[in-house]
Amino acid sequence: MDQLARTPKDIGHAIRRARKQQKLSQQELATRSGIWQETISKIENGSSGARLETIFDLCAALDLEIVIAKRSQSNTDFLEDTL
Amino acid sequence: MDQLARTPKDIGHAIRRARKQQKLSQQELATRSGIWQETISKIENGSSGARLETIFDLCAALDLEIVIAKRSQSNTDFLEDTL
DNA sequence: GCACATTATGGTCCAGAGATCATATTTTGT
DNA sequence: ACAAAATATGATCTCTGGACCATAATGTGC
Repeated sequence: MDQLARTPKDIGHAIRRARKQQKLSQQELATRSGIWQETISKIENGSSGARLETIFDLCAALDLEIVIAKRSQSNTDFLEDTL
Repeated sequence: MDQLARTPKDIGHAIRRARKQQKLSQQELATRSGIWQETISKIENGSSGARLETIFDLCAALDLEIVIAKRSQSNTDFLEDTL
């Protein structure tokens, strides 16, 4: 359920996933978050490194949180992208 | 032990914390991560939104990982910055 | 197949991140 | 208090993310 992210692409996937789970269109998310639909599209597709703030905005709008943890407590739940 | 981050400042704190725990200087972290000492200083002090990629680089060098999680499972371990 | 909604692409403009340099300030050991 | 190390500041330059516009491509229901 939690999603490990090592690259911008991973973040994009996590965001898309959450958005779809909440049945929001990019446009709706755009309105909620203040980030443009076009930008969301690019971020979800991992087209290169977004800014932290942008990600925080999107996460806030999607009720996601970002956690920084020490690595290696055997994280196996990685990269089973469903959508 | 895990650190919730809502703002770039939070990320900066988490990074500084981890770096100090590993007894690294900014300069050493800079060498490891490929991010300049000056830039690390700014990020640790939260002087505005870094890029995702930069954070990933720093996290990798510090053995930290970024996890995206659904909010609210009663996260109480927040904001007890020790350093 | 069509209309409509959704998502992606592509261009311009502006602001700011990060490289890189020098230098100032702070911290720390002795 | 001093020297040395560590951190911060600050300036310039380049590059790119994101706002913003239009439009293309794709998906989805009927």
